[in-house]
Amino acid sequence: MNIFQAKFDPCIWKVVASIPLGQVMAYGEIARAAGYPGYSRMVSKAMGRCPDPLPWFRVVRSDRTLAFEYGSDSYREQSQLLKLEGIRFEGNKVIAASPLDTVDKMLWGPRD
DNA sequence: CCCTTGACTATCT
DNA sequence: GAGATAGCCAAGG
Repeated sequence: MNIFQAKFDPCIWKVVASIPLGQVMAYGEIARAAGYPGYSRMVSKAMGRCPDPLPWFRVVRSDRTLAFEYGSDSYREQSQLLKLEGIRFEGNKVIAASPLDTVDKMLWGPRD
């Protein structure tokens, strides 16, 4: 087994599992929260290998778009799961607060 | 050892 | 705001 991912992967999965329902986190944010700033691409690898019932669908890009190709099976699956969490979409971008964001951002919405 | 590849990001046009 | 570019870092050929 690779030494790196033996330590890295569980650390990343732990952070992903801690993402509150209805919220999302970017790869870079997760890497930073796990103590590996700059390892966004390694996070993506760790995600592709997660066998656990992890809320992987709460992981999006830093610009809030989904990492999968638009229209692909994985894309539709993820967007579906996110909608079940009450998360709305703005075109291809999700509208959800990051756990690191302030409450102010959560209060923002199309509804007045 | 060199080059390519990724569920990525920040920056510039 | 969309596309191109350059960093990023480990893994694999």
